[in-house]
Amino acid sequence: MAGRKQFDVDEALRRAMHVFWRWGYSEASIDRLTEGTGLGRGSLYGTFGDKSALFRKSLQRYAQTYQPLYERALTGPHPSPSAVVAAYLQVTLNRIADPTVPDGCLLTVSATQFPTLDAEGQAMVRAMIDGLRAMLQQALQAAGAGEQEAAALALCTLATNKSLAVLSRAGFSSDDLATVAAAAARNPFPS
Amino acid sequence: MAGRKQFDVDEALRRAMHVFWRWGYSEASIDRLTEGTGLGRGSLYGTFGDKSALFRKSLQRYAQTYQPLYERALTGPHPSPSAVVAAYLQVTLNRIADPTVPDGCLLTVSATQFPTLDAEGQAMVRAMIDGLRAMLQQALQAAGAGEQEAAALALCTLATNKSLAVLSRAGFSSDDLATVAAAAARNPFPS
DNA sequence: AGACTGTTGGAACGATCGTTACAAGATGTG
DNA sequence: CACATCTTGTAACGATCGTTCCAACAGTCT
Repeated sequence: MAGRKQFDVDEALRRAMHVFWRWGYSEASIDRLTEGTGLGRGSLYGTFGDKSALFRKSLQRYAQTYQPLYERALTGPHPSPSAVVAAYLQVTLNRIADPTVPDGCLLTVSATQFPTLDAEGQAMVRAMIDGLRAMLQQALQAAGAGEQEAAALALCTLATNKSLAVLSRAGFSSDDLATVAAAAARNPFPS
Repeated sequence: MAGRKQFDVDEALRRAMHVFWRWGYSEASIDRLTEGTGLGRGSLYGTFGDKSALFRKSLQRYAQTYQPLYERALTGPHPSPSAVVAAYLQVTLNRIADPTVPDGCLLTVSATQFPTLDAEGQAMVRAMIDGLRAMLQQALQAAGAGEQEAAALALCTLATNKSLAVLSRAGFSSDDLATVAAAAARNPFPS
């Protein structure tokens, strides 16, 4: 029955993240979390703390999973700011196309439910979004965009990222999503 | 105490809509709805039916409130597709800037919580989004866009609409939102 | 006035919410 | 083997969930 942990903590966290991702914070009940992770209530609370703490760890896990993908896409020399945008959004499209993860984006779902999150959750969501924005802006400047242009384009690319997540949740086809991403990659700030 | 209805049904529905808008379907509890509308439980159920029915009526009320604004913005002769996009997004920006309504957009919040809605709610959200898309496409063609261009641009404008709602929920400034809208209005499909 | 219709507030239902407590069992250390 | 430590499943907690029921009351009609 017990003694040493009988499950993989990291794998359990990954599954809990999927539950929050799919259902959102408020509809991710403890029952759904126990079912999704395969853990009992005792193990869940003993390992991760309460629901709010588990949510925050899921957010961390989300960042730790996908931030490297964005970073890798953004580094590498890019011929133009448009190429940066395209590379960034391609990571998003790939994630959405992944059938092993829920639709949309945990960060976007959480942002939409902002008023229902506690202060720590709100701060974390906001910080993660700001981090992506800063990362984008830096990459855009490195690709030759002016400071103001980079700032605006980073914001718009982030916005497109969010919109892809929403449309995906609503059941739009991957063709439609690709169309949106392609249009966003056409640099609306000609130099 | 009672006899004839002691409240304005339409005003109550407007307030219920705000509760769903702010909190999302699942966090819009009956207690919050009674508090937000000022009605008792009996009056709520007697007038609007159960929570799912009230949600659908709130969606209808939302469409009935804002669809005319979008229609008015989209009709009027526009010199170019870009002008159509700008006019459409301006309606969204105005709604978001309205301090008397919650942040974001009821439709976007509901779309993000798609998996938590029942079949009727999902269908209605989807139909409303498709309606906006068709309305946009028609206006864009009327403004001189080719059929394919109009379809793609309608989709992208809808996407921008959603992104504005998400960013607004996350607390982005109205300056940032205006930047996103302005960039989207720069027609990414030059003819 | 008296019967009827309809509305209202509040009590109460079973179900589920997040959380805690705890006994039973498995492991590691002497 | 005995003991301490940790994990696990389950029972149970109070609170809140959506919903129903109902008695008390106001208005309308004969």
